[in-house]
Amino acid sequence: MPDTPIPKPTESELEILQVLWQQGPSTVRFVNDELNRKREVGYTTTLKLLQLMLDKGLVLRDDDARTHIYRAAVRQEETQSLLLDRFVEQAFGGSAMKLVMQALGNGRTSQAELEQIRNLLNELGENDHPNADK
Amino acid sequence: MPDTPIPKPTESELEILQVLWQQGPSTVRFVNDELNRKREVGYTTTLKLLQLMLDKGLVLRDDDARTHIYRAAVRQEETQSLLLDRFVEQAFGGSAMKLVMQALGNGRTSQAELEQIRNLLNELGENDHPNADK
DNA sequence: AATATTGTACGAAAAAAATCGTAGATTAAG
DNA sequence: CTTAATCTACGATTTTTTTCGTACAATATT
Repeated sequence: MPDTPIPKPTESELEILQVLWQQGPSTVRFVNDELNRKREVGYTTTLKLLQLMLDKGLVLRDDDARTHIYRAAVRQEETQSLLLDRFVEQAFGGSAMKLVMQALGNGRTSQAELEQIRNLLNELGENDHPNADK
Repeated sequence: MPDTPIPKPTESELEILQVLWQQGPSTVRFVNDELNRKREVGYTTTLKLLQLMLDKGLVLRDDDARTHIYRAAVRQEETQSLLLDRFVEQAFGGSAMKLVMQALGNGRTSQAELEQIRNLLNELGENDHPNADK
């Protein structure tokens, strides 16, 4: 297996990945505009970031046309999983449960969402597998 | 200064807070030893960090004795909550649910823990019935 | 008492991340 | 055609974070 040495994206890089994941393949201009909806970022800054991300293998690009098109090279779930692990470790001393409790506890999760989680819990519970899967 | 503009702790600072939260008020030496259980860190590095954290208001210290004693100045839950919000925003585009689903989904949470979460969900459900028949 | 150990203060270097400016090429507008 | 607008490349600067070296004071050891 070629393994997955996904380099950990920085915060800024993550912002960009977020755009690419949600909006699909985009031009630098578009990504930059999206970023600027939240905070001011210079065009060349975004460009540079994307270029660095290309080097790191975080994104791919189509440079057939003069205006290049970038797209995420890492899958969202994978990356989130990676970041989540680190975050749980760092901020919650490794306890995913404490994190979840806190995430659910701050009253920002809708009824429908809570329902979904309930369903997931049921699935997990029914399997009743003492041994860890996969 | 009246308010609590808790400055966001960096990763290293978080590591230290983790120690202080878990072990209680400690000397630089102790904190450093704890950190070194995971990775190599120089003594003065830890010292410096703690001093910076003191400036930022992240920790307090008792310097009556020659060997100072540091303790966390920010509460664990508060800080975790702060970090969690940012993390959810950054890595999960604001959806706490997606984060939770992922955290629970990768088979690292025990039955007992799942049970606790179930209980929390029940509480949350009862407090707030937007669509329940009553 | 002399020496070694342990501690703080603090400047500053090193490393990591983010930001920007400018040059030069290509395309669009006038 | 000429000018303006758009785009990439990329060096370089700025900012943030981490790490360390050194000076010097207090305490412990022999």
